[in-house]
Amino acid sequence: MKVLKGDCMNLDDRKKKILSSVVEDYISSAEPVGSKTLVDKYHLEYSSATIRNEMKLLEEEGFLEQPHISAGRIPSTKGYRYYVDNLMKEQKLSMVDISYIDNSITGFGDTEKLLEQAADVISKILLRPTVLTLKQQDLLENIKIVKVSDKLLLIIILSQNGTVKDCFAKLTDVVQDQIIDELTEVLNQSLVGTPLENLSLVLNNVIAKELNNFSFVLDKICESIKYEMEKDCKKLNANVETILDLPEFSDAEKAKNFVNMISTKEIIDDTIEKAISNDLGIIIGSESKEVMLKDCSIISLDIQKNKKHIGKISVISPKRLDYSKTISTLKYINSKFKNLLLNDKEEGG
Amino acid sequence: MKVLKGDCMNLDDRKKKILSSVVEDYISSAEPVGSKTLVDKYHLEYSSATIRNEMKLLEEEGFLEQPHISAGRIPSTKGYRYYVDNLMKEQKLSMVDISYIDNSITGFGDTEKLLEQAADVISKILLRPTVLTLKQQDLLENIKIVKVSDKLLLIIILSQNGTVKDCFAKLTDVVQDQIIDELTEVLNQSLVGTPLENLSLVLNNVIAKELNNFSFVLDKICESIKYEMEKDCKKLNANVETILDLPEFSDAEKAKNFVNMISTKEIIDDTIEKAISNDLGIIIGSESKEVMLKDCSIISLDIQKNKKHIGKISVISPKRLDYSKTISTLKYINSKFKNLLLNDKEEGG
DNA sequence: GTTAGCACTCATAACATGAAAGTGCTAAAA
DNA sequence: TTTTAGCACTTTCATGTTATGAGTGCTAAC
Repeated sequence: MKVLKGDCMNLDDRKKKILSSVVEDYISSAEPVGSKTLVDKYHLEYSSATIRNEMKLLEEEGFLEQPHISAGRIPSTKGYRYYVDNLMKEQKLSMVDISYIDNSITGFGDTEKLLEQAADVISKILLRPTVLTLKQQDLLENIKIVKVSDKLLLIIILSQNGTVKDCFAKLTDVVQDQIIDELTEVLNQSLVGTPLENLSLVLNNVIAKELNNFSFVLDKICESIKYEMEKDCKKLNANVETILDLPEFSDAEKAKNFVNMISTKEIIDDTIEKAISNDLGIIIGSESKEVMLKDCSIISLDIQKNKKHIGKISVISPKRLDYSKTISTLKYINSKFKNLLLNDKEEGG
Repeated sequence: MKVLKGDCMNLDDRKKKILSSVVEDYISSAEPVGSKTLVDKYHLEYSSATIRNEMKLLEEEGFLEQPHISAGRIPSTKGYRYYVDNLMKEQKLSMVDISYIDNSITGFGDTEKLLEQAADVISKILLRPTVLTLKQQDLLENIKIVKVSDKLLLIIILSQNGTVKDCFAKLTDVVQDQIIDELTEVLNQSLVGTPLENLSLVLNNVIAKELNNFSFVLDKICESIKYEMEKDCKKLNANVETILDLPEFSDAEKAKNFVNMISTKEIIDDTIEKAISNDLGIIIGSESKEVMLKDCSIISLDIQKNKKHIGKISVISPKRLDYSKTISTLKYINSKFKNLLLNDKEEGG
């Protein structure tokens, strides 16, 4: 981004009013905004000629762009940024949205389900796809083994972040209840506090060292856990199809490119990683180094539990999006999570 | 569908060859197939004029259609049906596909996860969206309650079909291990064999009748289970975005309509319900009464466990799809499930 | 400093044109 | 009788042309 002469970030009231109107009109209409539109729709008390002059200056200073010489103006990345930082009024969520969120995010599931629900809800309210990035550094809280039938065990892995994973182990021989109880105890003694991604490694050591006599059960359990842990649970795209409603993607080819792009781990992961500052991160267009994102914005919410961050929910959209509503929605979700996740372990420390 | 004169379903060899070539060429090219193309590409030993005559007859008998007078032919619903029933050669899956399936469907998760994996894998191999319909009539196998911390319980609900659901109950007071054990026993005694959808109803009765003294715990558990059971777990669209690659949806508006359509429960549910006969159901275009599906085909696989059917995986596509590969893939998946699901309870009876 | 007025630019839509693809039909060939 | 070569015909698609309209920048007057 180029830095312009010092005064450029200090717009006078009229310029602010015009910039703000252009941004808001373009956000809702997706059409370049002309001087006449501004006078008619936004009742600015200047003539269209004056506004044209001002818009020309705003363009020279980099806040607005013109798709072609005889078109109206659209906000540039810098324009959006100025709007978000200085002009935008925080929006109250409608009762409809609030009640939809409240009814959808209930807190009965585990943390991962909760985050998935939230990603889905956000996507439905904002009509944009969301990406859920789970923090993988999570420690084992507890392992339970449930005997479903003589040869089938259900293994439940509870993490300190509150995620529950379960998988089956199919045995070749019948196993007695007592063995399972013992095994559970030994496993918990050896494994509690282990990072989940090391679980199968440490398990191997445990088997080798002290649990040789249980190996016919343990091998199967180990195999199951290993598989479950290696599964790629880092990302999830919710409601990609929402983009089909946007005029930006009236061409299916563009829609396809967008979908491919947001499915490319590296692009999104890298960008989101850098996005966060103080719960909420906003990256607009070319502020991201990634060229493929130059026309997109990413608004990311960092979700914390016990002061450790456990995941991020990111809204991915063309630059043209309702920043105000997006931010309000994410903030509301965040406040909800603060309540939902805190209560889990008040007593735990 | 109109029924034509008796002999029409008995095509001579040349007509079969031509029909088959038209279908296969159109499936792979998505362009109307002309007589010259057939001669050049498929080395039919007749001149283009002969083939034109035959195609005209095939059209009169309803097997082919012509988008406009100077275009090539495309298969009609009846043409596809004849192809599927009489002409199509069963395709062997490629090693790549087989190994992808084998590596993706492992059997470590519960039945629901397994079905989700399968729906996803099928969608990725066939490049079409899939819909998973879970049979909701499922009986309780077992409930386990795990104490996560003094005031937080994890409830694990195991169904006879092999699905695991878990949810948390947050208590207002500390609860002792012994109470949980007792409670678990009582709950299992009262609830095993209950249809999952009645669970909260029966739970209410249990509370009312005999478990008044546990109510401070049980109320919370009940609330959690109720929520978990009422959640709509009937359907899931995997990889809707795959349709963006199809020329049928080069117009984003059409893509949007398709996505909306397959998100409409009633349309899909009703159609799929009727689709199955003997594991595999194939509904082509206007064979479905639903007008919105007139250009789509649905290939449905019925998945069984212990001779009860537990869910369906359905491929939804424009009529133009590789029926042979689709059917081979679904059959292979089915054979895999036969193994995976049988072993679960060999001993259960 | 503001605004009316006007010439100018460019996108878009409507229409015309020509080439390409593919047909159906006829008459000759097998 | 069946097959095929040849040709007139139809329609789509891409291209080119033109007219319209939205919106601008600039100038001169207020």
